Amino acid sequence: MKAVLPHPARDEMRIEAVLHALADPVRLRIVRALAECAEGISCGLLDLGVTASTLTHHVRTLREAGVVHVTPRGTSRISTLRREDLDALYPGLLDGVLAAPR
Amino acid sequence: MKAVLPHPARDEMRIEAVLHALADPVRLRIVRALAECAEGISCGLLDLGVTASTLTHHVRTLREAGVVHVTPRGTSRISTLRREDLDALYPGLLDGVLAAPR
DNA sequence: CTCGTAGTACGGTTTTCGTCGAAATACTGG
DNA sequence: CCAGTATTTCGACGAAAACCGTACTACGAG
Repeated sequence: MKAVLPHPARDEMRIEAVLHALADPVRLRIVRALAECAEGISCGLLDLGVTASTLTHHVRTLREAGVVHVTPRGTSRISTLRREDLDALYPGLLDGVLAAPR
Repeated sequence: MKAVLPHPARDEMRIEAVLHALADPVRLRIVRALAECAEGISCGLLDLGVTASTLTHHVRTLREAGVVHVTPRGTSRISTLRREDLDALYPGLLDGVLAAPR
């Protein structure tokens, strides 16, 4: 388990990667959950119907795209939405996605 | 060649499909081109670096997701962005995507 | 009607993705 | 230190996606 995880800087984020990260149902549920929880969440607490290793994969996809920030807290990892970066780069995108009918 | 092509109604569109359609570089270039051309375009005129059959595949992906409307005109097919539907369902999404740095 | 152009359909190959289980790692509490 | 919990890593698998070439269809020009 690496202590600190790599995150793309704002100017390294690519729109294709962000859209791809958001295009998966499981990841979208994570993003929706994070959107309601500014303090962040340990994604393992969400009931997403996938195994822990699959969840790791999804969170990494979101992190590497720049959608979420992940930071270790004790034995777990807290994810937060990178709202400011997303809004700065793609104003309206996140709100539009969150406005989508379930 | 089918005369009329199936398009999803507004309430049949799924955010995951829209995001997936937008997440590909070639398709994103198509969308950007269409965004600057309200009258629509024959996508075959764009120089996208893929073969005609691959282009057909991409345009179909966009159409089936509800991102574009395709209508036959003579021997070619005119694609237009479904801006109103996208803005109604996901307000800000399209503008956010188009605002992304190239 | 015939030819040329635009696009589609089909079939195939290669790559990417989502998923899992098993084994490994990191931290906490006792 | 030890046991337990949270998470990651690795390797595998099947499904989906991107891409191409060839053959085919539709339409317009002449």
